[in-house]
Amino acid sequence: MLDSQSIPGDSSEEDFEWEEVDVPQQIHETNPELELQLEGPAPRANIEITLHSGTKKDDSKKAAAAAARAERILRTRTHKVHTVCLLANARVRNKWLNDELLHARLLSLTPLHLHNGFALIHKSRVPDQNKRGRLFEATVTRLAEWWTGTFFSVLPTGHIRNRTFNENERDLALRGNAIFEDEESDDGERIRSPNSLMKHALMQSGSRDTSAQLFTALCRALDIPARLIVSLQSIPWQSSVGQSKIKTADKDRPPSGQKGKQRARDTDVLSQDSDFEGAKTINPQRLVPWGNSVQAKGKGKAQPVIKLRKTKHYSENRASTRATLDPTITPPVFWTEVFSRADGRWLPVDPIRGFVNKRHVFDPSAENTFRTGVWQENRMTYVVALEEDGFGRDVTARYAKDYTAKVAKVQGVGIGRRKEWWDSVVQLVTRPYRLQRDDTEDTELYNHQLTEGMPTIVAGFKGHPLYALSRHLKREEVIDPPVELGKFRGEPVYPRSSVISLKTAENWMRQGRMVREGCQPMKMVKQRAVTIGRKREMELALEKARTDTHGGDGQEDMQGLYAKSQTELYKPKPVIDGKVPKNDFGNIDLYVPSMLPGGSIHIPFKGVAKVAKRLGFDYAEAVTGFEFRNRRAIPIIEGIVVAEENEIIIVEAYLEAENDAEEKAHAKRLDQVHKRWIRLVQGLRIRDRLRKQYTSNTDDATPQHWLDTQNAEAHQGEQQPGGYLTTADDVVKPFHLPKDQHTVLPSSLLSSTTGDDGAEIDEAVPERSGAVVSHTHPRDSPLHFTQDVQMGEVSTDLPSRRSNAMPKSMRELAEDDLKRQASEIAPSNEPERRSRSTPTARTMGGGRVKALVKSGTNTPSKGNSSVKRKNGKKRIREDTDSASEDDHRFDSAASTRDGNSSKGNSSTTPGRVLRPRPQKNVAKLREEAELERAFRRAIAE
DNA sequence: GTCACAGGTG
DNA sequence: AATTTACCTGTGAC
Repeated sequence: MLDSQSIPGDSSEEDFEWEEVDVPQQIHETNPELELQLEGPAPRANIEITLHSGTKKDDSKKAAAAAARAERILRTRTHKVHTVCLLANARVRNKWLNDELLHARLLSLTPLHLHNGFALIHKSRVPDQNKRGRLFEATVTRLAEWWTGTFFSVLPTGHIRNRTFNENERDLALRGNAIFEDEESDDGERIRSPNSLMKHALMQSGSRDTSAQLFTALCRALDIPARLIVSLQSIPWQSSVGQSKIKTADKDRPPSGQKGKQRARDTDVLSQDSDFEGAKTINPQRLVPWGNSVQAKGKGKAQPVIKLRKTKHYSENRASTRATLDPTITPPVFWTEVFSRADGRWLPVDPIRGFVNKRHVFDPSAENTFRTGVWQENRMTYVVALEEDGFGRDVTARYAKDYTAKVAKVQGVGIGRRKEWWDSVVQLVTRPYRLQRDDTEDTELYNHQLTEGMPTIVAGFKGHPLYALSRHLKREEVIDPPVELGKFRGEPVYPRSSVISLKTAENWMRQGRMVREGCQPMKMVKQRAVTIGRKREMELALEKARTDTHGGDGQEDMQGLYAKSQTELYKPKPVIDGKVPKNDFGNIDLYVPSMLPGGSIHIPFKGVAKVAKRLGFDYAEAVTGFEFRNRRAIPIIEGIVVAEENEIIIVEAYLEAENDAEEKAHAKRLDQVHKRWIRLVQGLRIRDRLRKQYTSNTDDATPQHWLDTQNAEAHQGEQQPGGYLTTADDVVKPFHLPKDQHTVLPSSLLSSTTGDDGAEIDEAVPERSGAVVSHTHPRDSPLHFTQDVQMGEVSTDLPSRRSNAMPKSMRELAEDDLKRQASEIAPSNEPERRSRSTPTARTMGGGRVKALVKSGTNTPSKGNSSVKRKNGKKRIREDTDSASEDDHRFDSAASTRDGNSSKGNSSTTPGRVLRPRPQKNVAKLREEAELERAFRRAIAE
């Protein structure tokens, strides 16, 4: 079954191979109700399913594209999830940094003169604001110097590092389930709670990250507003980053040798850097498990192995990239911002390297000696500042070099919805109200972006908001006022604002603009055929050019592009005498509203064209655009354009027609419903009759016995031997009544005979199919079930409903109604019931039901067709004539339906159509009316 | 009820 | 940047 879905719907491919597939009979297992419907011989069918092996190239191409797409989505999701997780992690850390005990401990470890240093900075002592600011900065610097120099020693490992998607995937694959078990063996330092932080504080050592976090905590302890800054090292969504380099490195490097394994941690490092010279550009740690699964497996099981592996990473790390990876001299992932109250600014502090108020030292892209595009262990994409109150702000712009040129792009500006996503993430941690300092900070960050100089790499100019190089111009772009801002490696740099986009004359037309007379194209470009039609056209032209002038080709397939300034608004030809101007295709182009001709109006409804045509007005279908499917342009037509003066008439006619169509559809639906009811009733009648025969013919087959048989049959889903029953079930098969309903069959039903009149049958309807009596709204009730709903399904919910209210028999209902009518002239509950449906609907329903009842009465098996087909309206009318109150409803409906044509034919009521009434006595008609009403009530209940 | 035809649709 | 075929549905004639 699945296979059948995976077959491409393309019927043009014919080299199918056929395979026999055994279709399991799931339905029998899962749905006992449906099981009933499947009874009968051999539902087990062999379905043949095609699996075409297709043209392999195309297939593999498609598959590759699909795989690439899937991978891209996976990469993006991984990136997002990872980013959010890292942010969440940082927030937790940030919260822990508020721990009072931690503060106390840190303070107790801090020399008093540093405490005092901050306390001394006060307006009263240092009145000059600028001086205060400088003093604060100096004090912070001293604090940082003390922190790094004497207090906290940074371990070379344990800090967060960036990894590429591929690396991560590879590691995951190799580690399998072990991923959560061997955290200790990984290079992450475990901080489980503020206590862990305290431990490190007391030990005065830890990773670079921990150091920065503790420093932040210390600042807070010193009553300096301090933010924990984190540069989220999420797995990049780009696939290209670092891939190539790693691959080549893989080749170059044999699996790590014994030497590396046996190296003990403390023998270190600095002395052994020559062993793996070849892998300088990568972090070899990632490569260790590669082709060395034994080691990967073994780790985590035995302590020594872990140690060894860890050591090896470490040494290899150091060996290969010591210069750049030393955490004490490379840009951090965590750092601090302290708020200078005097300056009203946040000052960046890198406590490890001792930088204060130097925002440019945090971007690793410059520090990293790796070549661009190659994997970096620290990538600056999202920098978030987490404040004491737990809220965060995106401060990437402060730190990232070339933020506008580079980082904003990585963050996803202009790439799908990624930027939106990041904004939404930031929004999650943003303080719901803004502080003064937020505003000043934002303006500061914005200014950073503006004053950010020209990009330092060529790619930075691509899509740069301020600058542009001609090499990055798109095909249809041109630099109009060629004012040079400067040079970048010899290339002229232009302001972005000078870049203007051009369009072909045709495309301007699509925008409702015309190229002005005599304008020369700003640029000539080679024509590109998007659709096959255009391609054909081009080829034709080319062919012609070749045959005409033997050497004169080359220029033929060029087309001119024009700037907007060369165009003017297109003025369509006006409507004259109600005639709408049309194009070559008989339509009117209406790509923009301004293309609507004067004196005309756009009626954008689907199907108005037919109406306008019918009414004989001149019109043009409005082409509002094109849709492209398999390299083919299909005009999108939205309604029509007509002369203004015809609008009202057409719209009215359209609305009416729509109304009509709706009614018609409803009537049709009703008709179908009725047909089903007829079938049900007839089926029941036949069943009844046969049952009757059965019970009278055999003495020992009591009704009870019969019921038992039926139940057994239903349960087992197979036929019991027993002639009459089989026949009966065959006849009634489509309806499959619920099992338990037989238990409540009234005895009157069992005794009814074949020749009984309609009332008997009607009685059976609500009695046996419970759904009929359990709904109120005719339009939505199962009375109107659609083709795909089986009778059997309708009645499956019988038991539950039945338990609520035992439906009355048709006869009972009729009697009730009669009684009620006798007692009160206008039945009190009528209006309420009526109000729930449209007059038309109810009347139609009534009329048809009536017809059904009658046909059932007179000719049980074959009479229905005549009822259905032969002028239903007439039939309805004569029926409704007899039903006093329904009459009025119907009449109003009838008059609207027939429009003006039937007006004036009325005698008793306005709008009524008078028809000869068939010969019936009053009593009979009345009885019918009652029956109908009762039937409807039964439905409505 | 069946057939042919027209028109819409994906 | 302006197009095709198969299929379905509704309609009217018989």
